[in-house]
Order: sequence, then C-alpha cells, then structure tokens
Amino acid sequence: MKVTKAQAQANRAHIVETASALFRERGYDGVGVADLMAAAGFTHGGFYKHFGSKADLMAEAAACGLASSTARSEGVDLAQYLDRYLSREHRDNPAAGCTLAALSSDAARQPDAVKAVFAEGLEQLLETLQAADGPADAVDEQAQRARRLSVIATLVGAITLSRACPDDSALADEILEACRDRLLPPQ
Amino acid sequence: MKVTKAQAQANRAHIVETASALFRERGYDGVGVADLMAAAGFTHGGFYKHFGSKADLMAEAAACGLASSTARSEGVDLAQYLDRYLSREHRDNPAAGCTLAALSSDAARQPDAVKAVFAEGLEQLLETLQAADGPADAVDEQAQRARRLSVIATLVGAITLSRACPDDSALADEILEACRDRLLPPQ
DNA sequence: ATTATCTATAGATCTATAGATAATGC
DNA sequence: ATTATCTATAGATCTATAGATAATGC
Repeated sequence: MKVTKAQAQANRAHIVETASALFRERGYDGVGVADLMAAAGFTHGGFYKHFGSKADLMAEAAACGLASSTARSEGVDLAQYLDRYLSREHRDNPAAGCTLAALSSDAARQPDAVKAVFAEGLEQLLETLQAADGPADAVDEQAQRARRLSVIATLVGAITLSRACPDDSALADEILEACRDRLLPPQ
Repeated sequence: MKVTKAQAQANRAHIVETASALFRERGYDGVGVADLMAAAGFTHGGFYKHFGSKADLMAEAAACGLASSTARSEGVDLAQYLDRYLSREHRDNPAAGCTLAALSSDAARQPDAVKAVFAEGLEQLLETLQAADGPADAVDEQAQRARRLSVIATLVGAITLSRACPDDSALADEILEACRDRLLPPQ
C-alpha cells in the first residue's frame, strides 16, 4: 500500500488540486473530506497523513487556485483579461475560475492563515493587472494601484452577483455586460 | 404550548429575522436548524411547522434582509450611501449588513427560487441608487442602469474582498478606500 | 378540533483518530 | 524501520419526522 516518496508527493498535490476545484464549485462546507478524497481517488483515512486539518488544506487549495490563475493570465492584455473574466464561461464554471470570486466569502470565516493566502492572491492579481496595463506611469503609482483595486472589486462583485441570479436570467448576463462596458473603455 | 395565531406569526417572523442575521454572519451551511431555533428561543422540532425546508427559509431570510436594507436606505443620498456601504463598520458586521454581499456566494448554490430573491433584491438596490442619484436624466436610462449595476458590483466585491483579508490588515482597509475614491467623485 | 411547540429519534453525514497492512528506503 | 494508504470507528452534528402536549379557536 505504500508508494514512493515522489508518488506520495504527487498524490498530495493531486488532492490539493482536486480540493481547489471542488471548493470553488461547492464551497468549503459543501465538500467533505471523504468526498474529496474519493474524488481524488483515495480513501478518506489517508487525508490526515497529508494535512493537519481541513482548514489547512483550504489554505493550500486556495494558494493553488490563485497561482494557477496567475500562470494562466501570463502575457494577456487588459481588454482580453477583462473579457475572459466577465464571460459567461467563467461565471458558469467556478471550478476552473477565479478563486477570489468563488471562495472569498468562505475565506472571511476562516482563520487568518487562510485569509493571508487570499490577501497574497489579491496582491498577485494586482501585479497581473499592472503587467496587463502596459508600461507604468511611475508618477501616480498610488492612484494606479487604487484604480486596479477597484477594478478587481468590480470583477469579483460582477461574477458573484451574476452567479446568484437565476440560471439563464437576463439580469445575470446584464451584470457582466454592464461591468465590461464600464471597465473596457479607457477611463 | 400552543400560542395565539398572532403570536405564532410573530414567532415565525422572529425566526426569519434571526436566520437572516445568522446566515449573513456564518453562511448558510454554518447555521444548523437546531442552532437557529435555539437562537430564536425555540426547540428545533418546531421548525418544520413553519417552513418546508431549510432552503425555503433561506429564501425568506434573504428577502427579509434585503427588504430591511432597502428600508434603511430610504432618503439617503448617494455619497452617504457609498460611504456607509464601504465603511469598516459594515465590513465588520455582516450580520447587520448587505445580504447581497454576505450571501450571494451561498445563493449561487441554491435552487432558482432562492436565486430569484437575490435578483429581486438587486433590482431593489438599483432603484435605491436611482433614487439616491437625484432626478433622472431620462435620455440614456439604459446607460444609467448599466452604470449603477457596475457600482453595485464594485460595492459587493469590495466588501467581499475586504472581509477575506486578515483582520486589521492594511489591505482590507485599502480596498474600501480605493473603491470609495473611485465611486464618490462625479464620474 | 385544530395546531404551535415540545421531546425524542431516525438516518445520514461530518471531522478526526486508531490500528493494520504492505511497500519503500535505509 | 518508516510511512502512505487502508479499514473501521468514535463522537459530534445535521436535516427531517413522529408523536405527545396543551392551549387556541370554533
């Protein structure tokens, strides 16, 4: 039953990735340890040899999801980024989508160790937007950072609200479109 | 043990109000029926004479919280509204705060009957902002509605993200301030 | 007679742990 | 010898229901 050290590490990483997707889809409380381990292809007893607790896994799963988003937006320009973020595809596939949008509400009720991961993910996203913005205009960097924070808030709010509307409702799409129109034209 | 019809109705309303606050504070899955009934001053067995299921209550509790927010923002002007919404007080007291900000993520995983309540609450909030905006400029009502939707998305995203940051972190406050600066000056 | 509330419980699920197993790693 | 995984289970909790109780409402 024992596997190589490398395999155990790969299994662990696979559990984290599975958790990252499942948590985004069903929420932290919507996924049991047994559920999760079964989805990853293991029995639930083995979980606690890898992680101290479910909350510990939450921190790792969030970090994993945020890092994967960062990697995926490498070299994307701003218009493209906003367009993808505010797409129906993103709204309808939370498991593969932005961790900030899917899990911030759950993070709010988690220990600071988990919240710190979200703060770090937010800083990462700020850097992503900075890169997407093109060359920096060093003169009012503070104002640019504030503007980017408000852009991220708009993105997260738009996806969150759109997901809370009834399936296939006009309002759900209208939110995405309104925020795209607001953020896309040069301010 | 039986009470008057009026008392039973009042008890029921009290359960809904208690649920509205508790759900906002701990999330839908964070509040058990027994918890909730005890907080309202009853035993949990009585719950099912008032509500068909916990999800049914969620719809009523959300409607209650959204209606109370609407009532509270009667006659408030836009600057005042934004200032209150993006305050640390609001962020740190979800139980008394905006239901859209606190429970939209949970609503996304609920049946359409619950989601319809959130869509209705969003329309209510649009009207509140319209009233706060002052006299309408009927000419581009469509554009005004879109702008208000993006304002609401920014508000909801700002509170959601700020709550996900570690307690007393500078970033948590920075988000609120950035969005206030973005939304307050005449666009 | 009806019914709001209570006690008690069914049946399922949850996190976490204990101890066995079997293959790796020394 | 160590340890990744497994089976089994402890102990708590969850939603929902059944049946008793006692006061209202007719």
